[in-house]
Amino acid sequence: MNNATDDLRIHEAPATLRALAVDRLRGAIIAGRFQGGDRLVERTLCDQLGVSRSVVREVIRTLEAEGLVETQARSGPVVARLDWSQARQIYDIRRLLEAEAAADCAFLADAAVKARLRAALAALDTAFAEATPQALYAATTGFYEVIFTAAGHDVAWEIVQRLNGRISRLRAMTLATKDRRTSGPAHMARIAEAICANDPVAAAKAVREHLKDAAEIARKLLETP
Amino acid sequence: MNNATDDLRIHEAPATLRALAVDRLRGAIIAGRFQGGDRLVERTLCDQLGVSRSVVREVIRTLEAEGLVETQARSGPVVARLDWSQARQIYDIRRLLEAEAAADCAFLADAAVKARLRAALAALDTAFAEATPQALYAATTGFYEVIFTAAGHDVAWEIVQRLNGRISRLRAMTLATKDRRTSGPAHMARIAEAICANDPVAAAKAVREHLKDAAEIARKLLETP
DNA sequence: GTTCGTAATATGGTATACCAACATACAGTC
DNA sequence: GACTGTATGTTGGTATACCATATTACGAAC
Repeated sequence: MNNATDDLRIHEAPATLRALAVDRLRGAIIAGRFQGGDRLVERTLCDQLGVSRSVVREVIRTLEAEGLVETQARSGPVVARLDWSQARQIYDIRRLLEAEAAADCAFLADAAVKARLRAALAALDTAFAEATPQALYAATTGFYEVIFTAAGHDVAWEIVQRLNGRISRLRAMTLATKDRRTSGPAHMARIAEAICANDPVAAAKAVREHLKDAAEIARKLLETP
Repeated sequence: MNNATDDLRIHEAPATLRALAVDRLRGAIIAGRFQGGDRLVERTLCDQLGVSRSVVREVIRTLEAEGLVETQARSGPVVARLDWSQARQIYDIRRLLEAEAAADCAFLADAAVKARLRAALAALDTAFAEATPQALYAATTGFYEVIFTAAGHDVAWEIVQRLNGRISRLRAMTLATKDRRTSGPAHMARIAEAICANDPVAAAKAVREHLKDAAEIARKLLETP
């Protein structure tokens, strides 16, 4: 009978207003609808999001902890600025964590993981064709989620997700440059290939090359403002 | 005249109630006054902390983002449980980030950094003599803060601080075991020594050994409950 | 013994009120 | 005309009251 109750169980959380509002505001920041340094006036956000001040304040605390929002004393929350020094550090950390995860994933990957990885890669291709910040964010998140969870690196995945939120505002800018549109999926494919071949060394190397490339593009965008 | 205005400038933020409450509650969790799985009832916390519900809710959002609190749907926030799988991952990530930071710090350290490092090490010794969770937390935080900020790894320092909050509940337990009290400061001294000698390789090695040791102690505590 | 209803508790969400801090503009005084 | 003081509006911080809902326990009815 356990099977039957499992099938009937409602898995989706009933999405609190707060969770929806966090997603909405995070999406707006990532999509570039708020610039770094823009003030986030509480009462204005209440109108824009259609929720009360309590919810807005809790949402701001959440995004503050994610590093997307900074609150200056007596002046209120503003969208965090992103400079090259921060972005470089973020790419450095991602390099460490993702290389390790890809290697472990390559070591552990079975047929099911490989199938999920190929599906994520296909979704990534269609997202790159669509070329909207939201679609790209969702697709890359899906791709790495397979790698990190298959490797058993839950905690690292939390961290990388948070870091990703902070730099994926770059993606909106990066979409303007043409080179990324080709090099991105190619690198991802190389990573997936190495994992499907159960080759940890090659997987880690592919990740490092991918991030070196992405960091280089970010540097060009940010270093001379 | 610029000097005079600089001297008069007020640097300390006037500490919002929220910030105080976050520190207080985080401290209580780290000190072991709440066990993993304990429910954090909002209105009870209002009484215990002496603040309003708005503040408590925002505090909970902050600690939730730090990983110290988890909120289950329809049941409210509880203190996060810490199992060996999570702790092992945390030590793995710290090993990556701290080894890199120690190496960079050793590469960059000048006389001022070395002086601050020695001061932090001295503070650490007195904290180990005192042997309270709060003192140890503050002292180890101070020690690593010198290393990370001197290395210019601000972002990694944010992450490590957050991870530290999650595992420093172990320190309260670890204080019971006698071996840690000797091996801890000895390892820290080795790390400081390598940095003061501007030897990146030795610094990274010392960090890895320290964390290997700390993880081993944690494993003994957590693996068989 | 099972089932149903109800009350207590806790939560999510909302609205509102109050206060302090800051900025701006406008007047008043020398 | 320059400085000073005040009025006002906006904003963040805090507190409180209220409602709807979910969970749980308890007790009554069958």
